[in-house]
Parts: sequence; C-alpha cells; structure tokens
Amino acid sequence: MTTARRGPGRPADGGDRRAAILDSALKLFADKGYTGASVRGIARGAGVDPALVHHYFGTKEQVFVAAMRLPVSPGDLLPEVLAGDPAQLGERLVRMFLGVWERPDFRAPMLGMLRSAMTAEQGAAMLGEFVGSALLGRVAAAVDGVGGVDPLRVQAAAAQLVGVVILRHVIALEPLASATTDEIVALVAPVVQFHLTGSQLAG
Amino acid sequence: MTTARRGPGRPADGGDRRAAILDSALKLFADKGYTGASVRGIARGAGVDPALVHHYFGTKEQVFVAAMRLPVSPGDLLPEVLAGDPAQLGERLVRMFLGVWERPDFRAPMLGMLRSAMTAEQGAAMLGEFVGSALLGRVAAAVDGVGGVDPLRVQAAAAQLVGVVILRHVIALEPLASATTDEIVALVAPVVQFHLTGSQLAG
DNA sequence: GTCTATATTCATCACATGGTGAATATAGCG
DNA sequence: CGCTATATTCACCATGTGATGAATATAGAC
Repeated sequence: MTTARRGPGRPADGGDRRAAILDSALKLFADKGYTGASVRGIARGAGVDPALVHHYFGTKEQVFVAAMRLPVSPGDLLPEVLAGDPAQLGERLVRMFLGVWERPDFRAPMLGMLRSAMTAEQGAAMLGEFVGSALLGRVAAAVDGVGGVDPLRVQAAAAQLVGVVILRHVIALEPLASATTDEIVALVAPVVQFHLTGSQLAG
Repeated sequence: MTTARRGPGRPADGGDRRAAILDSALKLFADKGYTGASVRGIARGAGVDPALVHHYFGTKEQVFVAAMRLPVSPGDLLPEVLAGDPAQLGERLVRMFLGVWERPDFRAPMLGMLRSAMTAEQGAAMLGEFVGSALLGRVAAAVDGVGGVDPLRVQAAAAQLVGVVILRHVIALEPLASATTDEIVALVAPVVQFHLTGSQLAG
C-alpha cells in the first residue's frame, strides 16, 4: 500500500488545494469577519499548510478579496427590479433582496463583508460608499423618472432591509430567522414601497 | 523640581486610574468590538500598565462587562413609551430609541455590544435573547392589551430601527448619519406604527 | 513608628498572528 | 533523459495577545 505522502514537494494526487483554501476562507470570513478569521485557521480548514495560502494569494487581504467575489455583480440584478409597474417596486425589491440572501453562494460572501464592515472601520466606509452610490443611488434615480427620491427615504428603505437581514441571518432571532420569504415580503414590501414612493400603506 | 515618579509602587498623586481604564475600555470596545480591542490597547489609552487592568478587573471579559454597563436599564425606559395613546406609540418608540442612541453614555456601550455581537457568535445569541424577550416581548405584550401582536411584526419594527442605527452610527452613511432626529422620526415612526398596529400609513 | 493593605509597574510565559525564504517533490516540456 | 516551473511543506521571525507573580512604593490603621 502506497501510504499517502505527507511532507514538502508536489503531491501525486492533484486535489484542488486552491479551491479548498477559497472555500475555507469563505466560510471563516462569513462566520468571524476579516479580523476574526486567521490565515492559520483558513489553512487548517483546508487541510493545508498556512504558507500555501500565502503562496496562492499573497497577503490575507488578498485572500479576502478573492473569497468575497460574488457570483453576480449586485448592480446587474437591479434592472430586472427597476423595470415594471412602479406600484410593485417594493415587492420586487424585497423579493430579490431576500432571495439573494437565501443563496449560499451569495450569503456567505455578503455575511463576510457585513461582519467585516462592522469592525474594520476602513471596510465600513468602502462598503457604505459602494452600497450608497452604486446601489441606492440607482434605485433613487430610477424611481421617480426625473427628480428622483429623497436619498433619506431610500436609506430608510435600505435600513429596513438591512435590519431584517441582520436579525434574520446574523443574530438569528426567532421567529424571523425561520420565517418564509413570503411572510417577510408581506410585512416588509409595503414599507419599502412606502419609503420609496410615499404610497399609502394598508394594514 | 520633583519629577513625576515613573515606576512600580503606589504613586503620590491619586489620579483615578480605574476610571481611566474604564473610559479607555469603553471607547475601544465601542470602536472595535470585543476581539478587536486589546487589553494592551486599553491600558495604553489609559496611560497605564496592562497588568493594572487585570489587577482591577481580572479577565478581559470582566473588563468588557464592567465597561458595558448602561446608565439605565433599557427595560426601565419602556413604561414611559408604552403608556399613552396607542396611536402615537410608533413615534414615542422611535423617539426614545433614537434619543438613547444620541446620548454618548448609551451609545458607546451599545455600539460595543452591537459590534461584538456581530463577531463573537456567543454574544450574538445572548444579545438576541435579551432584546428578543426582555424588550420586544414586552412591547408585543403591551400593544394589543389581550392577545398581543404577532412577534414577526414586532421584529419587523425592530429591524427597521436596528437598520437605521447601523446605517447611521456604524456605517455612517450620508445623509442618514447627519440627519436630525426629527427627520428620521418623520420617516420611520409611521413604519413602526404600521408594523405594531397595522395602521394605515399616509405618505 | 510599625504593619498591613493597596496601587502600580516589571519581567516573563505560552501561545497566536501575518509573513518570508528555503527545501523538496512532482509535472510537464524539450 | 534533463530542465524548469510549480505545488507543497518546514523552519523561522517579529510582533501581539491574555495572563501571572513578584517587586516596589505609598496610604492608612493602630
């Protein structure tokens, strides 16, 4: 029996170590944020020497940006939401937002960025600026045709959504954490619609 | 000139080192969360040897609980909010909540707890349980007299408030971060009222 | 004035962190 | 075959971390 080699040198089996490292990094960054996750922990999770992490990605920061790549740029999802009857804008937005957070390939990196933004004060600014201009700005501009909406109103809508995600996916507060998407849409879509368009809100 | 002593032994001047440590700890925990703040950093901020921190408080965790003490228990503020015309419940709640976050003696510890809860997964559970049962539960029970409100609705209201605080005080997203309390109340109070009582919401 | 309690620092431990450079083994090309 | 590029680990380094125990100086009680 040829016992599995363990030591320096290229191994005979070509398991994809690089992918394993990315997986492990993704999970750890999502769970503990940037500072909470360690290169050694990532390596351990991938069953690999810490130096290999540096070999592939360079610095820890580069591991982070590599692991946080989203499968689709968030901005690319917006047109689909913004097109259509403005009276259902709120619902479409909430549905897309919650849906994206249900997909593991989105949720993990977004959790990582969110958790990191809460601590690494520099990351907070970056994320804030991105979300603020790249996403909220486009929503604001698209809502009203010409004038757009008061940015404060858009941010109030964003706050409602961010709050739901934090209570649901970070704090895991019950029953919110186990509610269905439809239940949450029913509660939150009218609020978002109200914030964005000032519509009446029926209970 | 009697140069200020520097070295071991009790100093002649009796500056309140203990309070200085608590101050420094509060600021650091608020800025960086539990794991991000270090005992050495706290000591440095207080102009003091790290061992003195341990001398006074024992472990880092005990420093944390000592520093996170709020001037008033949040539950004690609730009765004032819950009493009065139910039609203005949302506004009273939002006003109190935002007001509390403007007071530095509240904001610093709450930021510390929030930032820590986002990382130290154990802290998230604790905070979630406390907020969930001690606060939201009482609001839910008080709103409708007998039956109370669907907890999901209460948590949707909480999400709106939490989201505002995070965008305003953690991410510091403009213009939300610089908006006046009254502006935010105008936007958010109707939403909270809607969530809690299902009232109509006029734009 | 002596004695004890307390405030403060120093020296140190054991361990984790991010990172580097060299060693070693395999793959793949000529 | 030989040569080079690559994958992988090993052995370190400098620094930061929470924590402990001893040393030293003052305060306050008797």
